[in-house]
Amino acid sequence: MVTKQFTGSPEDADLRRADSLAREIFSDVANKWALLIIEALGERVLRFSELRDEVEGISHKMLTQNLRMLERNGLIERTVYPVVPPRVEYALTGPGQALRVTIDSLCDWTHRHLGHIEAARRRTDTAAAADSPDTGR
Amino acid sequence: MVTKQFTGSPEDADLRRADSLAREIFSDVANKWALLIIEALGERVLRFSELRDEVEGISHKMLTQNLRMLERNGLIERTVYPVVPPRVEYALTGPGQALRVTIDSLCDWTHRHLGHIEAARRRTDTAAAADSPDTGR
DNA sequence: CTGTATCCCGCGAGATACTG
DNA sequence: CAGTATCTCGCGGGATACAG
Repeated sequence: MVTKQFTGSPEDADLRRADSLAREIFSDVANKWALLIIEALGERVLRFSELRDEVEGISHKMLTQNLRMLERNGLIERTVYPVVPPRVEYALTGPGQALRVTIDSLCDWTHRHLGHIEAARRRTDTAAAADSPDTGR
Repeated sequence: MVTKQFTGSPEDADLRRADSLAREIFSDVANKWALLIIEALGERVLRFSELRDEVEGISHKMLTQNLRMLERNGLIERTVYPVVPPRVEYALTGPGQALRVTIDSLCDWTHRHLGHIEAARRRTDTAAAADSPDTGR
């Protein structure tokens, strides 16, 4: 992730700050739930409850938590319609759309390499099984 | 992430299996440490200790744990040189290299949007500060 | 140097209950 | 429906010690 050598010169302060910010953002974004939420919103604008259904296995808490985080970082936009019952919609912002593109490529990668990975797993798993003393009856 | 409608027909069993495998892989790969390790190995082949230095802030335990996981999934290759003291090198495999490309684009995205994100944060952070009763003095 | 095994604490995260 | 607030528990993950 573009590691730099800091020499101690004055303008390095800015670089160091940007670098730590970048790491922070990376930590925020590089997590399963955040990525899956962005991916889901890529299809279309979604309401809270739709997101909960769309993002398989996410809990109420993790969903709100990640939505707040993504909003804070300006990746999604939250729109509240003053009706009853409340209606809240989440949409990707520009940067959010851009991020979505790279997530798409990550998904592509996953599907393209399913076979290779499954094979690799079988290999190492059976090798490991061979090591440990036979537990089969 | 390419969600499908399952109808219950026989060949759906395979699709469902592939889908759950894809989610599993996604969960493995979409985590901070795994991504940072892959990214580090993109530059060049690295030894264990080099990786520990390269991947800022990772603990001994998390490093080995993720290395095992990545090896099991066939994304990295582990080479042991029978010398003393031991020398072990980790390298990206083909799929690992491919993954690295998409991670690069994620890093690019991060750096391209640093400004936007920082601004968004300032906005929501100051807004939040305005809400809570003034704690100053 | 590389790697496994323990111990143990803190926090991630689910479940639940309650407001608007 | 959307969201916040608690409580609680399990386990993620750091520190440490030890082995090859």
